[in-house]
Amino acid sequence: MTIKEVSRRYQIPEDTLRYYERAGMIPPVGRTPGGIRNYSQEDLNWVELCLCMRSAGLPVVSIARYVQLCRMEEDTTQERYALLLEQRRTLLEQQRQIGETLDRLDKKIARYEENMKKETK
Amino acid sequence: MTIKEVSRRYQIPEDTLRYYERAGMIPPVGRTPGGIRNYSQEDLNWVELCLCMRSAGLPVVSIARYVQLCRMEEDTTQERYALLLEQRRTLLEQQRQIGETLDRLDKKIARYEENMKKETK
DNA sequence: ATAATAGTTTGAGTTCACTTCAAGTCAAGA
DNA sequence: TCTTGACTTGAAGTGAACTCAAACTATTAT
Repeated sequence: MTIKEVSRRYQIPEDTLRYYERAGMIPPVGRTPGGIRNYSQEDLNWVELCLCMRSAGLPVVSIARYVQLCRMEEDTTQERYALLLEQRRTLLEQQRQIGETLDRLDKKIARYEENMKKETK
Repeated sequence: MTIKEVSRRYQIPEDTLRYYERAGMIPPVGRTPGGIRNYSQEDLNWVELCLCMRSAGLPVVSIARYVQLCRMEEDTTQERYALLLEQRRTLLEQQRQIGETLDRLDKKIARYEENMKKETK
């Protein structure tokens, strides 16, 4: 699968796909004899994981560190496990923070709706 | 209340407070005759709102637009209401996205724990 | 064979949200 | 009066995550 097709499938610019690879968030993608990227199913899985993590706001370096650990010869199970737990903690905290802001927003919105009801009375 | 006290209270640099005001995320703060910022309770409320929104990741301009609408002479109730709804939609979507990523992360974590249990057997 | 189209790399540029710096003002204390 | 220190504004610098440009190579249609 060419970079263009991947770009269209996931609605992400080609430049960003190349950038992700350069940044180490995706292991080096397979190439044709001519040196053109040819994404395998496994490459696509990496891309998808990467997009999922990024859309949740996890930093590029933290995703890259995981990928790097996966590509090492030695057994990095412990490190990877610890990294995943840390990423989960980060996301839970972010989710909590957003929840707090939503509460606040909802209260404001409710007040507006109250006032708008009164106006039309 | 001086900028220093506000800074300490909310654990945010003085420079950032001034920046928020300059960016229009906080309406102009009251001043002493000497021209020094003197935060009233209402100013503090704005600061707090602003910190809450930012920590949830809402962009500076979108917060500034709301504040700007609040400061206008005309009745901007409709616009403000619409803006709040839009911000809520944004945050809900972000929360959903984080939830999705957490699911994925949890599955990965579970697999690691499975394997680690087997290892020690 | 050759032109057009699409893909490659490397390095530089852009945007956002701060963050720090530079240069200046002012008020109180030694 | 001089100095210290907190304050001001405007501008420049930083780090993260793209995004674009230039020069080059590969593939495809004619």
